[in-house]
Amino acid sequence: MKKYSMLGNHKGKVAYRTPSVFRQKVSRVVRNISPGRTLSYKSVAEKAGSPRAYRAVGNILSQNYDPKIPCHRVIRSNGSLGGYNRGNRNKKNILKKEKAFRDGKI
DNA sequence: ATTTTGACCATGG
DNA sequence: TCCATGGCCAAAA
Repeated sequence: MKKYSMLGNHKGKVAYRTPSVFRQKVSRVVRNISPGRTLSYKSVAEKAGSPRAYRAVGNILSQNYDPKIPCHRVIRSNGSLGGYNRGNRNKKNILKKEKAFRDGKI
């Protein structure tokens, strides 16, 4: 059996990770980003209560395969896209659909 | 227990 | 604008 909790899956991929409160907080924050809005990794860290853990936020989202968590709405604080599981092009397209882009910028 | 890694950030040249 | 540097934290190795 699985030792660890399942975070979610995507096309058969499954991420098993040790549970942690920080991970749960990050998940909650990202889940609450409404369509057409974005947050930076840093602001997610702030809202999650650990203002300096912005880098860890990226680590967590990189392991997210749960479609309920719109990790594409999290971008870098300088306005550039940041990474995405299925390629940055896809991330950009999704954000375009959600009209998070104004005049070619976020 | 210690070291390395990473979807980052701010600053400075 | 682009690149290098030092810093930051949690998770994985």
